[in-house]
Amino acid sequence: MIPNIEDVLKRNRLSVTDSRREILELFLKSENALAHHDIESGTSEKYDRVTVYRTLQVFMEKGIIHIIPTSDNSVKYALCKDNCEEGHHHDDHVHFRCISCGVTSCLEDVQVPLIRLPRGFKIQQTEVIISGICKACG
Amino acid sequence: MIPNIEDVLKRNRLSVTDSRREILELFLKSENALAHHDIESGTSEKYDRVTVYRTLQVFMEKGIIHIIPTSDNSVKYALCKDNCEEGHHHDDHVHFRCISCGVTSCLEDVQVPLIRLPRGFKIQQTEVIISGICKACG
DNA sequence: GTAACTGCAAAATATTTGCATCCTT
DNA sequence: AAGGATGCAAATATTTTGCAGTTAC
Repeated sequence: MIPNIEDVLKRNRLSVTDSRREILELFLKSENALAHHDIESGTSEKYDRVTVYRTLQVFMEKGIIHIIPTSDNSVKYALCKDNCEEGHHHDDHVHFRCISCGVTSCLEDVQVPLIRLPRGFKIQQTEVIISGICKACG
Repeated sequence: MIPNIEDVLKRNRLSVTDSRREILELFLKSENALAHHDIESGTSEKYDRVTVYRTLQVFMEKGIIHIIPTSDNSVKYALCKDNCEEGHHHDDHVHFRCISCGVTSCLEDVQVPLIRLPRGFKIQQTEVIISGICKACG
């Protein structure tokens, strides 16, 4: 079930504007992670590049979306499902990148494992990115 | 023990030039991952930005170094220890990024766990990046 | 000597900042 | 009405490409 877009914005104390509404909608509808470019070209209205940057930044700050680490110097964003539902941030799932179709997605059902580090390290967050061939391409 | 720099280059069928020698030396001496900027400013000679880009690219292709995925749109490179010793590429260790001092390093002793994905996915590589407080800062 | 490498110039791309105007509340 | 958001212009940063001169082998 897709949550009400305006509710999500209001819950995060963000004013409801066209760009925010439409960009958030894009994330809610998309199965996969989105690059800046996907967002610029994916909205019906053409929003300024700068607006997209600023919108993504605000969404990040509010915990509505998160960045997925990549090796290729690209930046991909994906919804924080947990956050959107409850306002808590638990980004504890695995990310998958298909080397065939290039799509990056969150595997919500796959938990990141607990990894023990040598004495002296304090773990704040563990990120796992698996690359390979996705279901669709396999 | 630091391997002979020229040997590493020759083993990878690269001609031995000042920039390659010095950039490789920087990696061999460094405990941590290096950003493009660290390399530009870390060499005694000032090599052209383009030369640094191209050197890093060649080292990547040969498997001498690898990129560490980051969330912050920066690019960090680190030595492939295994490769430099044997010519095989097994980048199966965990990466750690300290949120206090910003240093990123390879935890050679910590293996990435085997993660099972739902049927249909083919895993090629698993990357783990843990962020938190490092030994030195803790 | 030849193929490969480097440095310079410049293009292409990506990101950030300032400011005037417009929109949400 | 007031504060915040947007769009435009422009500054800054990052990466890539072409080419001529230089160097390794």
